[in-house]
Amino acid sequence: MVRVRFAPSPTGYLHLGNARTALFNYIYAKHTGGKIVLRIEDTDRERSKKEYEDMLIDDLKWLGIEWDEGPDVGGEYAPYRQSERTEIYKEYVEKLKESGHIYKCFCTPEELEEERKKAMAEGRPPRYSGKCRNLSPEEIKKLEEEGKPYVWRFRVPDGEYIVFEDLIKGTVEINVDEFGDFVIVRSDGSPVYNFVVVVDDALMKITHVIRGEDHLSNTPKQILIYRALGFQEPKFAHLPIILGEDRSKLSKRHGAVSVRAFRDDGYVSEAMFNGLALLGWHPKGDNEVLSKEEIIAEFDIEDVHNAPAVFDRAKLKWLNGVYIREKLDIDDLTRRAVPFFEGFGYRADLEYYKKVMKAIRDSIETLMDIEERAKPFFVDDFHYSEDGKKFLEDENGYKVVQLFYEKIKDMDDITKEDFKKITKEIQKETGIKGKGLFMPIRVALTGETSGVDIATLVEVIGIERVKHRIKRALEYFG
RNA sequence: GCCCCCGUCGUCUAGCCAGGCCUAGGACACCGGCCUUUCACGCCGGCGACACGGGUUCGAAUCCCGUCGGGGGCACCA
Repeated sequence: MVRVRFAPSPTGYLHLGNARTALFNYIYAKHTGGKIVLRIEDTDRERSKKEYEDMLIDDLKWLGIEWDEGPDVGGEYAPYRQSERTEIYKEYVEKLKESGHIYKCFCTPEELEEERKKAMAEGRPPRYSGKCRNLSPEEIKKLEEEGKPYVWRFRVPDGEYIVFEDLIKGTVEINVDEFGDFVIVRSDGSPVYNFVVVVDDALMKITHVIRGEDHLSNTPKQILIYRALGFQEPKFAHLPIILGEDRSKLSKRHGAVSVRAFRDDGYVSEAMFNGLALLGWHPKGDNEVLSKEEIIAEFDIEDVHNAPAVFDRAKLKWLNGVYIREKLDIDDLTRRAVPFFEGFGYRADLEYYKKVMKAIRDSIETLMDIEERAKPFFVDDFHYSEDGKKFLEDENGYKVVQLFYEKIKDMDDITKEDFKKITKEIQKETGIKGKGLFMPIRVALTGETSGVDIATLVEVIGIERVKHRIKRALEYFG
């Protein structure tokens, strides 16, 4: 039984990179019929906040990712918050003490910093020298009596090579001399990340660790801990990281990179899911627009590309447009659009929103575009654009609008067909056609020279508002 | 500085592991055309890449080596 996990730190919004990692874990679990657990890595007390955890969970759910075990749903291997597992960690630290895998190190941060600098200057990897590795019991006793603080370090075997098969990278081989004895327990008694991850993953029976490539160099340290504790090592899969346009790791300075930001910017979750899955993975066929189910069915972790990927905003936007105009059901789409309509101050009932969405869905890429595109359906006292004014300042243009008003002023209802009939009549009577005919009417009704289909607009906003807008234009340009 | 990972159109990628089917396929973006009362949508077309240099081979995007380039990591952060 495959068991994977997603283990974010609640230190901010759900980042695109993390979201992608979560997504691949989820897809892999579903594809293999396995389970996925959500674990909150909140050992960094300074930065971790409960509200961030809630937002993380909210964003994950919005994306369409569900988990079988986690802090909110519980599970066989609870608790799922690292801050609630300190007793467990203590127990395993004891084991390492007993087996002699870790030792006390009294070096001060200043001394270590000094060592690091020196090593770098001499072209050696900046690693701990192993100074306290062989302190005699007497020396240790003395230092402790002096009240000197200490950390516990892992005794890394000299010159050993750690080799593991990464599902994405292939065989990875690292000489442990590169990092030297690393810290397991801080001077305040708290265990360090590399240690708790191993304990948690092992105890939670995680079989596949799928995470970002930035963890690749942590892996040998973790493997050492797995072995020291007698745990079975899981399989590893390191996902290529996501880069910004400048080819550095995607971060806040690349603009909106949180799932929340995209959600707020009018992206729909299905497009996000699809788009994120396409970052480093590609379906067999040419069709890239795939549902969650299709992705799950086709996904294979070994097909993940192994080079870092620059995040393509334009493509995600295009994908979002595809979902808006082709994939989502109109009622569903309308429901999701409501907060946006309201946010723009466009007030109406659901039926009206639906008509508007029907009219504009083909021309928007995000729900944010509703502001511009739906404006004519809601705003009556608009400004006339400079380009637009020309059509009404024109004699023929004004005449067309005048005539149009004559024809509708006694109507108490208007449909698309009525509108077409009327414009046809005007064309016959005046000989004006094409742009010369439609533009003045468009400008009179919307103030702009481009936008939604006028016949549709007229039908949706209704005869009274049409009359009002035409009269207004006639007065304005008369 | 050291270690590790990576290198196909501007971007995401297919092909690479099992060399000929590749005059390298698709998608986004861009450009042009068509459709259309406008803008969009849609449709059609175009532009555009195997980083470089050596091998191996009858034959290399595919295998090997080197160079260059990019990225990640080197914490008492996760």
